[in-house]
Amino acid sequence: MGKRRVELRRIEDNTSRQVSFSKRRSGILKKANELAVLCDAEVALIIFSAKGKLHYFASPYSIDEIIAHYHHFIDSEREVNEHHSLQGHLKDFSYPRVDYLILEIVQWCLDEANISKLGFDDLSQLESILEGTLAQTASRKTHLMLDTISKLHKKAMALLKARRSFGLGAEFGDEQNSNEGRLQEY
Amino acid sequence: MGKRRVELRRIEDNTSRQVSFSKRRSGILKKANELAVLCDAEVALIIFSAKGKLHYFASPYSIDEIIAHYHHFIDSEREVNEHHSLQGHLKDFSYPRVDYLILEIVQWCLDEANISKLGFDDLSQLESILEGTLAQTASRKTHLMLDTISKLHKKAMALLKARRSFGLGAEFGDEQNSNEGRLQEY
DNA sequence: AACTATTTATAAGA
DNA sequence: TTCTTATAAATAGTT
Repeated sequence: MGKRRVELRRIEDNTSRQVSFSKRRSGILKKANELAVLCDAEVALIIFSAKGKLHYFASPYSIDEIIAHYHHFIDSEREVNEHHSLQGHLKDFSYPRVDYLILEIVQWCLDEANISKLGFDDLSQLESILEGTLAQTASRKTHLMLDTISKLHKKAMALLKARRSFGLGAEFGDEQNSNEGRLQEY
Repeated sequence: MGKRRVELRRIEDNTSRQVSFSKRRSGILKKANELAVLCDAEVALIIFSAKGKLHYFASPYSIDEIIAHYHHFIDSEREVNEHHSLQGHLKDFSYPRVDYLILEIVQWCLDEANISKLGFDDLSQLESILEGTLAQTASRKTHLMLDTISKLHKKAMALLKARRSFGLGAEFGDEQNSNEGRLQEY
């Protein structure tokens, strides 16, 4: 609704984009209010400008109340819910081989450049996440080792039993050792 | 924008109200998308009709992510306004708009379900990444604190100088001590 | 921040 | 509902 028709894509000129944002922001906030009042609807609108400034509107309840209503509603009919969360997207996108990407993604996220953007509280939160994970990795490694040892033991026992029944107990050491070598690479 | 000018109040006729709701709903959803795309903004819009049916829009992130951003923003704004503790001062040095997605992504990556998919070597590599990051976060936190303390010190010095030049040196101890007391909480 | 020329949205009617 | 149409509103480009 201006002098020219405008294509639906990011306005490249920085100034125009900001001016448009300002005009359209007040436009849509007005629309949101009209919708709520005229049509007796419950409306919450949250806008962050490209620079990260927050603008919002809510009626006839507070944003938090409407968010709560939203969550309640979603929860009670959640089936496809996952598709709208980050978790959902990441899973959809990388389910078949997430494992190979995890390390890369984590490494990227934990890059110094990213860390230096975090404030005190975020750093604290991050620390607690990392500490929790370290505990997990330690326990997981232990688990893997115990698992390996137990499998080896079973294998050894089976082998021993088999060889005994063939009367070949003397050659026992071989296969066990080669397996141990591989397993430890795990 | 219809054949008649419309007053900003609930439309009494039931049918008109529903028809209006339907038209205005699609209108505002379109506007929300235009705002997000044209102006590179982050937009979340939640609408419940009078009958309780949910409609929503979000771009370029999911509703939940934008709500998280909103909460994060609101929280840090609130805390920034509390200039009564060192923590309050530290907020000054935190970026007001943290990359709120980083923490979410890391958290997801480091989820137990993902960790349990990793093998021994990957776990070891992950551990070393995490340990490295923990060292970074610690150093970054120290940096933020030292920075704050140095700023407070300058403030105190300036205050001291100002008071002395007014011949009010006797009252000085007050503010300096109270600041130091708070600093030691950390 | 104002001013238009236009496009867009939409209230009413079919 | 959906379409049509008359008109109000929003807004892109300009000053």
